[in-house]
Amino acid sequence: MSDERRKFKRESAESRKEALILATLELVAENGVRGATVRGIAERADVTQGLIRHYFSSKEELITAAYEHHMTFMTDQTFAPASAVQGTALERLTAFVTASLTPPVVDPRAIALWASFLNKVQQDPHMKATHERTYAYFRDQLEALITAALNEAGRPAPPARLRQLAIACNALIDGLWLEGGALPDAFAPGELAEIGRQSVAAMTGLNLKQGAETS
Amino acid sequence: MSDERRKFKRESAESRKEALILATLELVAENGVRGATVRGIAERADVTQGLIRHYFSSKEELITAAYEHHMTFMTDQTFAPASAVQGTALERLTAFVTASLTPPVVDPRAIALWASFLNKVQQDPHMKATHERTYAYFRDQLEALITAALNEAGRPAPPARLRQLAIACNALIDGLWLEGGALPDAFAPGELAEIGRQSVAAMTGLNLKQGAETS
DNA sequence: AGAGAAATTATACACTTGAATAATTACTGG
DNA sequence: CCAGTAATTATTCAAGTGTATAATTTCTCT
Repeated sequence: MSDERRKFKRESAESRKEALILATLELVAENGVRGATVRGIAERADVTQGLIRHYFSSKEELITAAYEHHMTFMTDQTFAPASAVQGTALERLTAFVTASLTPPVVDPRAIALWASFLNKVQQDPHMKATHERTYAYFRDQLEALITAALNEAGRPAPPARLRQLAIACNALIDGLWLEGGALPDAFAPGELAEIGRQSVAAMTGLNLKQGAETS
Repeated sequence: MSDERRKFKRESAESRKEALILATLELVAENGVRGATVRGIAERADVTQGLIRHYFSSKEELITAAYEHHMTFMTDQTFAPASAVQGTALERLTAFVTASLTPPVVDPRAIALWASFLNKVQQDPHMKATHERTYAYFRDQLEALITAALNEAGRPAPPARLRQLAIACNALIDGLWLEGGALPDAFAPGELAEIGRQSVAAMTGLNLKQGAETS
């Protein structure tokens, strides 16, 4: 009887990379970027530390890749639901606000990651560019939806007003996102999204009500 | 002529502690908690690293003291202006919103500190208690001001509504605070506060306008 | 089945970190 | 003025860090 226990299994580059990135995100969320050590990440991904250098030329590169991965995930989770809605601009705005204030976007881990990455984002030009692009995209989408919904309602507004409205609604969503992630037990399911819709409604004068979602 | 160059100067325990705390906050804002090394802090405070242990029994204790110091500063800067106002509840609410969205509360460094401390705050029970107390105090004050201002205007609201309003206004302020600190050049001086007052006005139905401030 | 190549592990290294201890220095009280 | 004491510096230490390199192991291809 030969020894059937293999010491390790070869995986595709893609799945290994992803496993390493996911382990990295876990540890960054728990202990910050500096607290996410190469050894810790390797252990979490069930490999030895040498393998990390085989797929990423440095820890810096792994961190950057993990950040990119996370930002893509968050963006997708936020925009997919709103894009799926085929109805009026008002309905799309409502879906957008709702998606932004519902798990998995609202999540303690997402807050932790956001905070952990902040320092590095502000120092590394590449990460900074990624961050600002994502942020601008979010706000521009919001402003476009508000503009369209107001036009649709026959209540167009001047650009300066639209800018202010977008800034305020964006801030409101950010703040609720933060509160929901920081104090997960302080809000009933759906409560944050409801508050978000009502508040955006109050600020814009539009009537955001949660309608039936088309699958 | 004797040698007048002293190798160091003895300082009072208080001033040395504060110097160490300020140096700690600088480095925590720049490099995060783990990036704020004992040696770096000592260098920034112009002492040798051994001295830190003379005043703080561990780095942990120094970090905690620095966090406490920062939170006290932020709370004072936020509440002092509103407390100074002797007028109506509406005026006090206006002053509160304005102070929350004006330097030095709005400040890139404050954001960086908030993010840097978040991990540790969530793990250390003592720091977590400090954080939650500060947060609850802020929101309760806001809810009380909104309640008083609505009563004053002859438009009282039920508790559930007041809670939602406080959550939303708090989130708005948090979000604007975040945006202003993260993108300091994106807003004209006073613009954030103006947006904040207008948005709180829209959500509450109150008329917040910046009045003359009594000295 | 077996050699070649790539994936993975194993080991080593130079450096940083927080902490501990020993050695100086400056101030204070008589 | 000068001892005593506390503040401050100087040095040391063990553990942890990212990175580099060497040694294995698994898989593929014919």
